[in-house]
Amino acid sequence: MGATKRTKIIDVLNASKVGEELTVKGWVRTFRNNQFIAINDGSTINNIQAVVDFNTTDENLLKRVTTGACISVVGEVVESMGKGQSVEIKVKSLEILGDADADKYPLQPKKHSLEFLREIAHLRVRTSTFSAIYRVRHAMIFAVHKFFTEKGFFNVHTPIITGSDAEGAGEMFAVTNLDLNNIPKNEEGKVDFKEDFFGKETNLTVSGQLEAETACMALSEVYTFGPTFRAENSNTSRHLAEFWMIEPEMAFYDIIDNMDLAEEFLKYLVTYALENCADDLAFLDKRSQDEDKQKPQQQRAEMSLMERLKFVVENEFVRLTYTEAIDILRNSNPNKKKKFKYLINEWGADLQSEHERYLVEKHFKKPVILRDYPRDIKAFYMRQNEDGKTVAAMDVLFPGIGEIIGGSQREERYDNLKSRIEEMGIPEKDLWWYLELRKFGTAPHSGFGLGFERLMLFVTGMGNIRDVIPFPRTPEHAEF
RNA sequence: UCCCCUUUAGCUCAGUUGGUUAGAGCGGCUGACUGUUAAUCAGUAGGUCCUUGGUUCGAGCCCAAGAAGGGGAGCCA
Repeated sequence: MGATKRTKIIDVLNASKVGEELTVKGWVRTFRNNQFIAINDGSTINNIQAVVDFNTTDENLLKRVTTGACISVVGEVVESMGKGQSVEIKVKSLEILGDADADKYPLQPKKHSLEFLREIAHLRVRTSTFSAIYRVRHAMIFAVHKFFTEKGFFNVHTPIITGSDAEGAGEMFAVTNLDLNNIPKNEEGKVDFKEDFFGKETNLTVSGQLEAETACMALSEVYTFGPTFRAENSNTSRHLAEFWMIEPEMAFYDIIDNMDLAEEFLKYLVTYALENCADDLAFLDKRSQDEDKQKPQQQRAEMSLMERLKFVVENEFVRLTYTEAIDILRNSNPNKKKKFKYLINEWGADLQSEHERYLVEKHFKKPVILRDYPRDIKAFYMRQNEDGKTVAAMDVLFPGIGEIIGGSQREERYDNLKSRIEEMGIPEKDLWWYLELRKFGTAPHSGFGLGFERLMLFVTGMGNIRDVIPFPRTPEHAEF
């Protein structure tokens, strides 16, 4: 058909000149009045309006211009006579690249429920909401690498299949190529993993941290950004069985340096989104506000999405210790009036999400970083503090999301680490290499984990983690 | 895994105290109109009322079990 190369819609809208002839390809969002085709190619949330002359165009061709169809148009850029757009394309020729049977295509030019769209995850990216989320997701992936690169960190690919059963971050998915209908057994009657592909029991990783620490002991500042798997039977809007996690690990950082980096990192990412995803965020902001209007007054957000994003960038995160938090919670109204499901009575209790939400959403009304948690409720690798009761752990708590980052200063002292491993009954044989890091040239170091989809929840204002990853994996759900 | 809620047309939802032929908007189809903005107007088709069993003269509605979806909790990122 036309002589010109395809022009992306974002470039037509931002950089084309009136009078220019060009080719646009994309998917029909809606076809109005038998002459106005709204085309979207995903390069921007905005559509280009292509205007056909129905008097001179084949009627049978026009009938195939249906919502969802893929088309190619050649035409001239002209100033629009209508109000909704400044330029449009006056069509000279129109070609259907792919029909979409209007009787069967499930998407209509109207609002669909997120639940319905989850059932058609292969098509939902064709909606404004999901294409915006995909674009913001890309921007955040890029910003993560940009941030760490600018700070001199090195990206490390840690293994996805792990032979260590000691990561201690939850239930794991087994990896095997044994014949599950005929499992080899050893003398004790248990599965004989010597027969398995790796000659030992293996799982999908639940964290790249331990391996990242090895790189940290040579490259000083590293980070991982990879898929992570948890076989927990979690059915919440904040959990996935397969998600992406960012785990920086820094030599010579103490817990305070660690918190400084976490705060700087989050602010960098949100700033990047504000500066680079303005159109998509404006749409998502409006979407959230429309959704909020359906809710009763009490459940509505106090701030809009844009206000929340700016708020995080502009305000210092509140920092306090676990012990200080317990004092605040113990004397809080909901605790005194027994409104908490789990009342805070004494030091040592694990904080429930209702407590974290109280601190973040009611008491401080700001992101909060808690540190120095009781050692008994935290992982074996966290550095033991001088008081003998706490470890140098830190959690960054965000409004609406809860824990977005969890991290710690790592225990770098061989004897302390070894005794902690023994106390907690963790199989030491799997951790020999981890312990050797402390034997040979150990160094103080710290790190944290950021759940990428939790960040996405915050940046997009979406309420369910299944809507910020293209193909969510949750219990009973691995379609697509 | 636990608690609560929901399930009626392709989508979003009404459906009275158990009563005869189950409705609306959007979408689809047919036509009209032709500078529209989720176009508009007219007409029209479209139903396993989630499933199974029960109560009843009679069940979309009541009861029981199950399934699916959502919200909250736990676990965590």
